[in-house]
Amino acid sequence: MKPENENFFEKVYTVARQIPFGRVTSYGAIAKYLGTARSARMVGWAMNGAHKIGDIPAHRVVNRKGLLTGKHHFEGTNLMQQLLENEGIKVVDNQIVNFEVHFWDPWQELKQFS
DNA sequence: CGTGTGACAGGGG
DNA sequence: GCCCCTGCCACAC
Repeated sequence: MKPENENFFEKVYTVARQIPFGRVTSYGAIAKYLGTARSARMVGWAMNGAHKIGDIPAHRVVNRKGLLTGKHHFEGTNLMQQLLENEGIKVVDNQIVNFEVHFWDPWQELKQFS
């Protein structure tokens, strides 16, 4: 476990953990923060491993449309939706209501930590 | 080392 | 404003 050995996945996990309660973000936002906005797909792939760690609020990460595309990767059929609703986020038809309102941009929020 | 894949994003019709 | 197709990077086999 070497910090300098932080792979792309580790970075995604780190950012994902920084997502505040009741907030959500998109794969592209995280990817952009990592400097690889075009590899937004990679973020989703990393989340696949994050699910294995269990310490990553992957339910707060959705696609740009605010659609819970990864809910299928959670245990229950609507577990992801339940978790979001538990944080005060309205979810209808697997889609987050007022997505831009709950949207959390790591680039804009974490830049102050730089 | 080449191919396939993936929880996406952006552009065009 | 919605639906479809393409591009992209990184990892697994």
